[in-house]
Amino acid sequence: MSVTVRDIARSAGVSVATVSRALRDLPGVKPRTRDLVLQTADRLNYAGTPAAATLSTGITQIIGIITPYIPRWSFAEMLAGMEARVRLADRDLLVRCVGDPSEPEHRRPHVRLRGRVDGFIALSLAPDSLDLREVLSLGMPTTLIGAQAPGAGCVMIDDRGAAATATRHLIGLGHRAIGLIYGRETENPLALEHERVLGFRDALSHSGLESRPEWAVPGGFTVEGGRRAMAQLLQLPDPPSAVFAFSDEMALGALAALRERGLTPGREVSVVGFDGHDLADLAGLTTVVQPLRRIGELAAEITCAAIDRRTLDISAHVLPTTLVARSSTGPVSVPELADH
Amino acid sequence: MSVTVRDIARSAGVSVATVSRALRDLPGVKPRTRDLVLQTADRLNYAGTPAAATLSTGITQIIGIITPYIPRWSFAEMLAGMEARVRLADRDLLVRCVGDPSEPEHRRPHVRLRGRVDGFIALSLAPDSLDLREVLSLGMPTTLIGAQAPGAGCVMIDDRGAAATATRHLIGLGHRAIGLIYGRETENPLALEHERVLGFRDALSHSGLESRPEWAVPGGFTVEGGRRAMAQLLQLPDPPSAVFAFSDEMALGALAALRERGLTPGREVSVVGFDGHDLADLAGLTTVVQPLRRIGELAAEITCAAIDRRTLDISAHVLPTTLVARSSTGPVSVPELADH
DNA sequence: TTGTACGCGTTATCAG
DNA sequence: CTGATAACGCGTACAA
Repeated sequence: MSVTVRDIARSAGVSVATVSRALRDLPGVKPRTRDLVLQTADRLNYAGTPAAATLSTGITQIIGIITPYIPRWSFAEMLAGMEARVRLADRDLLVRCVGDPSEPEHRRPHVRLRGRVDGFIALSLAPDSLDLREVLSLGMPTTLIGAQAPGAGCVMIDDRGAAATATRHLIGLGHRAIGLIYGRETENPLALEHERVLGFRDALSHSGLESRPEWAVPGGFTVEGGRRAMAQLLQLPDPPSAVFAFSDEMALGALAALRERGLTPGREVSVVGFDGHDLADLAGLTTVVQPLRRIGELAAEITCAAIDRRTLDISAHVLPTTLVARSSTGPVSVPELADH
Repeated sequence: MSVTVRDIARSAGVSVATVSRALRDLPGVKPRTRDLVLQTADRLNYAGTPAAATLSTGITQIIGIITPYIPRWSFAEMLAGMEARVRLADRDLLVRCVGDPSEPEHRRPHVRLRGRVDGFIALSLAPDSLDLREVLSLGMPTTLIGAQAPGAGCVMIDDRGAAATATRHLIGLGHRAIGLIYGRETENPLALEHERVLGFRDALSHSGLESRPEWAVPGGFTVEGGRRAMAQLLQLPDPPSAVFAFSDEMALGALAALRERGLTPGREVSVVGFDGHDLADLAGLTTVVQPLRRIGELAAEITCAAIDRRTLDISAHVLPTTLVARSSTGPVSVPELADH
């Protein structure tokens, strides 16, 4: 079997309490004794049993990530930021996907996760979603990315403002018919993305423009979804001359749809995306850049701080975004689309 | 405090042993008793304490993912596959990044992870790397993706063959000067990617072509790294007319570098990538498509099976790849590059 | 500064 | 089919 604190205690001629204290660098241990213990532990190849410590203290040293979207570029970026940050605190990351529409039975992650983690980071969960409510109901330190809830830490961008900026950019180029490619069609449509929709409408109504319902289509946050969404928009009798997509992946898919029809992005139809994808530059995609790594790091930091009871003075952080204009957006050229 | 099996036992008028058996669907419990226990547990809102079960059984229901590259498209795809698969087995995923060059001190993940997980999936670790050796030294069920080791499960593609196919594609188009953009420069260069390098050389030597050392540059598996790598190649006195990149992200970066110099991919310089990125189509990138989701699922499945002692008959799976030719590769046009 | 002894919640063994 | 009880390995009051 594996070597325990008792083995170390016996071998070093001290008590298990002293071993425990020495191992965890607690005060009140004579340096000489500490060294002896550490050396003995090392000699015996002591590994420790996290489950025992957890059972005794209730601390797991694990932070749970809850998200509906794993294979998204923005998620990978944030995950990288989180991982780097929690590693500094000697913690680990547990990744759990929720809200998969293909999963018939709702497994209630909170039941399984309680006792497995010390806290949560929840991404892209709608503020009023069942998943989020269940996570929050656990009463554990939780940080939300892109949403707010009482008692939870929060890392956000100014979604409404950023969306308005993106839309104004299009309006400034002369576009008056502006479409929208949002994310998922859910029982509560646009819930999470509501702020962006508001910003979009802000900009439109400020310029006296209308937002037609048929100009807003879902893209599921995937490239293929964005492609289909754009195709759908182009089939309309009066398609928009510009489109704002809620993720760069969808925007890039939209560009593909344009090219397939021989249309040039930024000429016949302008497209602006959201995220700051590292391929946006290559594709000439105008986009709203958000600091994703930093968002992940910050969320991890806030969560760690909350777990350590060191509540940060600012629990709601709003990080800046930047609109980067590229060739996918340009002045409106012809009043109506080329063919048909 | 939280409700325990003892509470249920007391409330239901049975013993904790019976409660434990009923809760875990073990045989040897009268249906009536089982129902009583389950109802009572439900009524008391019993949650359970994973740490206690782990301490008692040694089972965590967690699988650890070890990788040096989190923010890579291929990793996200595989992770999605793994997550979906382990969820079916009611397990969770612990993600841990290793080999971060920016981290001075090697934290020895095996020390921290033992006792936290029931098994491992290791991605993109060089066969002879310290990280992999340490993971394997734990003697836990482990599945390797893209590498082989005695005693470990294995999911691979035919890297050598796929690389040869990609290279032959270029040769077939008339290219005789073919460059290589590989991943990371490490103490053991090309270790993980060795098979691909071999396939590359196979194809070259089969056609009597040479592989010049200065035509092979690292791109770090990032878009920006690929861009720089291509820029470096273009600065050579005699740059290659075609380039094979070990990831689509690097290949897409390479395309960007070409465009920046007014060169057209597939005309002056051909580029072929690796992965089957969902943006490859948009960019017209010729690439070797590998079934990443499936690789992730399979790795998770093998690991779960190994943990359950149900060793699968085939522990080493080789999945097929497909070369998809697009516009980024074309016949060699001019003997030397346009300008300079 | 160090040691003793108990508790953490569950599972497994063995007797009934 | 069910019940009592001993592990599991560590943390921590409390005592010394």
